[in-house]
Amino acid sequence: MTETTLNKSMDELVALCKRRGFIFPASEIYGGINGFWDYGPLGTELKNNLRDAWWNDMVKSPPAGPDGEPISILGVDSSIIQHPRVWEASGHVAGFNDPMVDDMETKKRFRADHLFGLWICDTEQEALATRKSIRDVNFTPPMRTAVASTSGEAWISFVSMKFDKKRRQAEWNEAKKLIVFDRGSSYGFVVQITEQQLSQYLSEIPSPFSQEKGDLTPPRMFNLMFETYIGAIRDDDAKSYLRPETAQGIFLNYKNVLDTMRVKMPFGIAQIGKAFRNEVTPRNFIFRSREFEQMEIEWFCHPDEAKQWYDYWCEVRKNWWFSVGLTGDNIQMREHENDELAHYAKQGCGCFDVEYRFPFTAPGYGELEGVADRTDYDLKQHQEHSGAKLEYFDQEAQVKGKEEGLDKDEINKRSRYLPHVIEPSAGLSRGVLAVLCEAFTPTPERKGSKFVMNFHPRMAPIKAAVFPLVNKDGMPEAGRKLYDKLRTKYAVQFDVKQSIGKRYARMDEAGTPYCFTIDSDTLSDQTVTWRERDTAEQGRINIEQVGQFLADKIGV
RNA sequence: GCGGGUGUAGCUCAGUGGUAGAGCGUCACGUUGCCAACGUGAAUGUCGAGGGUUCGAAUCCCUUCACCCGCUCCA
Repeated sequence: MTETTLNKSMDELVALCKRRGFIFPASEIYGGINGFWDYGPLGTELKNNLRDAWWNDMVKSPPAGPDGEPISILGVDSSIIQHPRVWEASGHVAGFNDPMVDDMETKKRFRADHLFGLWICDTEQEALATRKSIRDVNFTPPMRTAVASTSGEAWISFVSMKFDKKRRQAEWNEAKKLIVFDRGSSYGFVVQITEQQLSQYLSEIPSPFSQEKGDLTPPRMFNLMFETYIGAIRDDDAKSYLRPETAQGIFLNYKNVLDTMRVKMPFGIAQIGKAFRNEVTPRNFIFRSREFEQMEIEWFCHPDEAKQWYDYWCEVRKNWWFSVGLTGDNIQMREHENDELAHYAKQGCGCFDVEYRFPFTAPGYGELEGVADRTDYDLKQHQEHSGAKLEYFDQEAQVKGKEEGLDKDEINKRSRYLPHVIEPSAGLSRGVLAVLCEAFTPTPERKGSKFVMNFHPRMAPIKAAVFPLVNKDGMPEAGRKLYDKLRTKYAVQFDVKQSIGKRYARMDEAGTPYCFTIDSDTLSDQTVTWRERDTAEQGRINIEQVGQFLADKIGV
């Protein structure tokens, strides 16, 4: 498919979502608000279906563990606003505060810490000596010396962008070659330009893009966390944040759950809820919005078992997405390379993305879920920042160790530890989008509907519709009876108005898997027509069997 | 945050300075005999918003907001 047709189908999907009440722009009557979306009646049902499927399959009835034994996952629902120090401990206050620099001439933007420069010295000896005292590129040199020691050629700057790993590595390798270079009468080496230096020597530093001095803006903060103030007085002491992820709410309650729920390692804590990120550029419908919903499990286990559980969760989570209707080629698993790992995952066994081929990413893929090994990073951080003891004590392991005659250190190592955490973190909002994209099927061959939403029956917002063929001769009454019966168990619609074709077409766009039509035969022989959404096929069954028919077909 | 595009009825769009339009959809009534049927009628417009030019602005100018595309960003 060409790019234009893909974009077009995305536009058509967005239009259908609005037309059929799945998703609306937030605050639409005020002109909309960038990065926020509202779910309409069908969208809410769809999202709830996906959410409930996850909760059921992960918390109420999770799959067996790798050894075939049942596993234990408990749910929590934590507060959106937590103590501000939580986000210092988690690394979000630092990590979500990236100073950015713009080239005013070429309009390029890059992270301030990706700017490198050359440190100039008068003699080779001085260059070598200074370099020796610098342990890494993050060293902050005394700038006055550097500028004073040059003859008008203070900086040559270039950037290396994080998004292009290969290019960054290549540039850095190139930079290393220059580590001590001879430039006529001066010598120098490569150094990372710090934010302070950049601010201080802004007019001296040429832009890596325009190559001209004075084109760079001062570094500016782009804080991705939404700030708010607790209480009526808006000063720094009252500042807090809307959570940028639900995970921390789980770590904060890890000890409470452990102390109250009689669980043993390994076990999981799950949470579904909203998170907020002040994205620079919200884009692609609900794919990147500023308010979104996550479904997260933090799986706590002994450090030695982390790899085994990591593999387990990668497998379980991949399969789960298939079970809600996403199919083969559209799902892709991708292991992160080392230098794109998040700060908490560096020491662990990695991070694995479940990705979906959205129309706007095709032929590439976009992230649906990440399974990450967070090691003991979070618990350690909270232990340090809060002073609370978060170690786990395993009495069984202690007893067993004594029986086996192990030495004290070994027993301690096995029975007293800070657990490692495997985190399957899924986007509910992105899941909804993937389910919508997957279901969206243009049907030019059909006489009726232009589009069919062929949702997995488990996801369908409306499970069935009951239609009297015409609005007379006792058909509405018979239909009404069937409708009243079905609606006690399923989300069902009843419609008597307009032509039967139009009603079928509407249900196709809403993604309703089955319609049941009452006709004149119903009144004499008690049978109704069933009509299947994906094939438009029809058949007849006894009206008494409709409930069972539905149960069999949609598997609920 | 930058550049390009778009914004008129629920949807798709026409309308280049002079009465606000069409198709589809929606609703009502009639009709109906299985795939957006037909007839009659109706409702629905801050022309994205604000300001300016003009006797007069959907139309020209400025500002702004939202959406789409490309950059950029997304620990």
